[in-house]
Amino acid sequence: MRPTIKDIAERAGVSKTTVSFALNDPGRISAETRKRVMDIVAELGYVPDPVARALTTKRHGALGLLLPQPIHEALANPYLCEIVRGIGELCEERGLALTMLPPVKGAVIEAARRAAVDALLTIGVGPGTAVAELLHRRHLPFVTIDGDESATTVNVGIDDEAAAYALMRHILGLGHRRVAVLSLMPESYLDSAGDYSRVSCLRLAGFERALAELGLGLASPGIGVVAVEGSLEGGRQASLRLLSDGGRAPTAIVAMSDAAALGAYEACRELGLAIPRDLSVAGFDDIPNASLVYPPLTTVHQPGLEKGAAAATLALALLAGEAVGHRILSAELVVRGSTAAPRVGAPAPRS
Amino acid sequence: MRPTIKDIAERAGVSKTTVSFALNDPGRISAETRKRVMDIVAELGYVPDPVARALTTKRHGALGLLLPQPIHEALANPYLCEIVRGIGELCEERGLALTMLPPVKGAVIEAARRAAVDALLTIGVGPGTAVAELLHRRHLPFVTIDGDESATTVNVGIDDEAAAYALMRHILGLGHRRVAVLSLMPESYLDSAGDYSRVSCLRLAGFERALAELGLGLASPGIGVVAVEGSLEGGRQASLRLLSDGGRAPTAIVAMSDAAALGAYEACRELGLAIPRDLSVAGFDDIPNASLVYPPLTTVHQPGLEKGAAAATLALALLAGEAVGHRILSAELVVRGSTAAPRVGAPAPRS
DNA sequence: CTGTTAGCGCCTTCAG
DNA sequence: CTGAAGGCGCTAACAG
Repeated sequence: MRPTIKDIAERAGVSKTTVSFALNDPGRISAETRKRVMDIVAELGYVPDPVARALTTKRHGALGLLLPQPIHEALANPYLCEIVRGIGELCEERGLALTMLPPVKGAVIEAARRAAVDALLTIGVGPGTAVAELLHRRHLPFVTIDGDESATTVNVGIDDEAAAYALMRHILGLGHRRVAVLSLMPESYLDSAGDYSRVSCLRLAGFERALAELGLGLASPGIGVVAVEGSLEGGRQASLRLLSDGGRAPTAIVAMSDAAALGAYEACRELGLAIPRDLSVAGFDDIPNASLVYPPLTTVHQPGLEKGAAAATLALALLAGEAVGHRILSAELVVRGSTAAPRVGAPAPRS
Repeated sequence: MRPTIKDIAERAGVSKTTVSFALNDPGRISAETRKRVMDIVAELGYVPDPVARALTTKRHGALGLLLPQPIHEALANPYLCEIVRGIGELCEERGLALTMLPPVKGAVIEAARRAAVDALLTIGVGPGTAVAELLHRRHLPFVTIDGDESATTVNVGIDDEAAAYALMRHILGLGHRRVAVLSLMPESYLDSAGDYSRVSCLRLAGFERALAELGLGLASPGIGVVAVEGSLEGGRQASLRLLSDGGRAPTAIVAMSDAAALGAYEACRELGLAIPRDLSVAGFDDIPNASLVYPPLTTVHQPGLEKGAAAATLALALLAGEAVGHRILSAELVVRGSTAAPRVGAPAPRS
């Protein structure tokens, strides 16, 4: 058995209290006694049990991140990686650990239940959800990232509607009229599964606003929305399908994630199409790779690092009992080489 | 105050035990009693305290990853990301969370002290270190990744010496005789700071073996080793310095990390040098970007995902009381476009 | 099938 | 300056 505070106390001929003080609040006991205690501590290699300590102090020294998907999937997304890194900055500053909480057997709420952390960050959880309610009941301060803005929940995000509007405007401004949108798959998160996530909705609204300025809409002929997994593979398959659609293939693909956009790159490679000559491609997030691929990807820059850091900061403020409000960070359209005017006269390429 | 098991018990007119059973082991109590209890649980929104639970069960439902550096730095390294993802696969399988434990105020050992996890994975910790000793004292099962192989510690790694040998052989085989090695900065980890990490040593030994076959050594004229930070910036600065060294500039740079190798790319871009015409560059790790940059990077493929998964598997086996041994995964030289024979007759390029 | 009784290991008022 | 005692919230023998 590994030594407990009691063993140290007995061995040193003092009470548990004294040992506790020697460790956590020296100065409240004589230097002499303290030395004796500390010697025993060193000799026995005593290490206070973090759990027992957390039970009484109500402090765990950890921040939690509630994930809507398994860790290996989440970190495959560079954008999420950036968010985690942003949270990491705060951890560094405050000497905290970071616990990533993936759904337990598919249930996010189960992960929320088990979280042994001081404060929690969530990705995409809305205020009305069971998860949010549970967190409130647990009195666990939490901040949502890319979630909803409501009175009961603090959120960090960008103006998705505006960003999407700018992006679509850019595409339409180039002259594209056959545009396919690769939307985000609905999160497994929402209780009312099946719907588009809030972020998707906002972005669709932004796209729609830009289209409306030309008298178009998401349902207009030539325009289309298809939900894909936010991965390279998801984007690739959807693009392959779209581009093989003979004369009705789009001249531009606008994805809600760079990963999916790069999937379109892959599809073009396979079909022998050149970007942006045969197809314009745009993404969302501005992952590190976006500027490294050829041609560099036109996308909306998301401040992932800042988002993570801001969310952690707010959560910690909440924990400290401060009143905090939502935080909207700025996102910017970054026009690079993957978008250009459609080829005039040339019909959509066939595979 | 949020409700405790006691509140539920009183309200339901049963004992705490019964409530506990209703929650954790239904079937040991009558369906009737259980329903009554569960109703109260739902009504009061009771959620068992994970900490209190951990105190008695000795189970935290989490794996820990002891990091030698802050989280935001660690995850900036794609290779580490892959390792984390590998660990994540096991978490998914076993329904565990993953706690990343960065050094607390620079002290890795402090993080090890506070870790409230079922088992720990470490990166680069050797058996003789204070951290390893502490972990043993805590009876915390742990597995090292890229650490030392010893009788007291389980390690997961690759044959670094052999991999480095293969890499250097490739370079020398192309005809290079002026080769600069970008070695890894010593980890802040080791107690006996200042030395090269074990991985660095093994790789250097591999390089040396290849050089020896030609009657050369790491100290021979034309050959040089410089320790750099394992980042793009670290590689860039070192490369800039090396390549500006007039007639003594290397014709090949061999980095111990792809990140540093890509720093050499950056340096070449700034100096107007072409890879591999003016300079051959090789790396280590095979991060996703390695094959995407131009020219694609010659490197040693590290099975990061497998490493993480293997380490987690072993740690869990250790936790289950099974006897396990070290695990050596295979790493392969991947020759791509960044290495070629040096230009004959042409002296090293000047800036 | 259910309740009683102890702890788990630590911190922390309150006395002395 | 130090000790005694209680409690954090839960689980788990052991009885009944």
